[in-house]
Amino acid sequence: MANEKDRFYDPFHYNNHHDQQLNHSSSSFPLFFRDNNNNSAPISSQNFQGFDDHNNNSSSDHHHTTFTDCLHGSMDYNTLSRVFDMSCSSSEVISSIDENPKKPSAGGDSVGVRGNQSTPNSSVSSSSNEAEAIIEEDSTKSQKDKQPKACEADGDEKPKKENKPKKKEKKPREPRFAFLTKSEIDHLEDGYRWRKYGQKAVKNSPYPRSYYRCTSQKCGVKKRVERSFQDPTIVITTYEGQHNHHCPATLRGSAASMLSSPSFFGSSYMASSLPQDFLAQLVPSYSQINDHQSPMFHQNLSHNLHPQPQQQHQFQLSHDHGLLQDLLPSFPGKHEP
DNA sequence: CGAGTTTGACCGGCGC
DNA sequence: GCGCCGGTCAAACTCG
Repeated sequence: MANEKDRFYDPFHYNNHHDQQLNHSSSSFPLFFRDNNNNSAPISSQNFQGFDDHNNNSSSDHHHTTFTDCLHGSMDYNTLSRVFDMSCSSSEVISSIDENPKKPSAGGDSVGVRGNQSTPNSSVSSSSNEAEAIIEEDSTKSQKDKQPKACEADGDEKPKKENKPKKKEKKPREPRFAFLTKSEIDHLEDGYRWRKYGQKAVKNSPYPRSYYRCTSQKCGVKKRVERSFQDPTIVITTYEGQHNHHCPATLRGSAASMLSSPSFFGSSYMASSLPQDFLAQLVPSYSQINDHQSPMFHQNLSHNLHPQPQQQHQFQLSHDHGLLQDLLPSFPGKHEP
């Protein structure tokens, strides 16, 4: 790990072309700290910058600003980071990253958008409506899912893709949230059933990325699972979309358990300040908690707070700026060649 | 036998 | 225009 610090690391494929896209103001990467007091807060570049400071003086000083303001249908990253400026006080971190693979798109467009995020006409201000921007603009890829490859000009050969519709209207891309989880298990149980539909080698990483789709019929939720090659103990799970159905499976030890556990979203801090919709959006199974309020579920969750040997969900970033920088290439101070 | 996984091929976007 | 790369498809395969 340490020996790899100098290498450029790109867990989300924000490679050389994209390293600047996490830039603060318009970043749509809500990252969540989790501190020693079980307080959670989003990580932002700004937070990163003041990370040490926060550690020094604000571990228990919580601004109980509600999330509602900043999350009213949007993900203003600045606001989020402002709101949680104080909570980045600790060592244990769980991150949620609204991922967006491509498009550095000069001009600091919102980051969570693949494809045409930089649409100039967008009615969405990139700096204040991240989520909306994603929903409205980030659509170039998912359209392929169901109506793939519109054999544009001459859709003749290619036995495989013959009856593909011609023009695909752009379907809004769902917001994405990536969670960094320390676990030896790649595919962390989250209560939903997933079908793997692909696996790809990841550039600059020895670890492949797996693609999963929710097996529920009309549920188009996808997730990607990959392992950080910088820190192989970290699993990066990226959710895209929201489930439109109830959780079919019993939650067992899992990332979702952790992610949706009272101690994560329902921590003393988060529980009081985060809109449940938002939480449910971040982690689908969070809604399960609220829907069912199952004591058993909570039991399981709390059980998972003491991970089994194989699963350890919280990873320690402590003050390791290097690791943060490695995980998030655009983290301030991270300047690859 | 159905559901899920594996894996090579394919497609589209993007940078050069 | 070409090549790279992420994402997806789908046939073949595995498993229960």
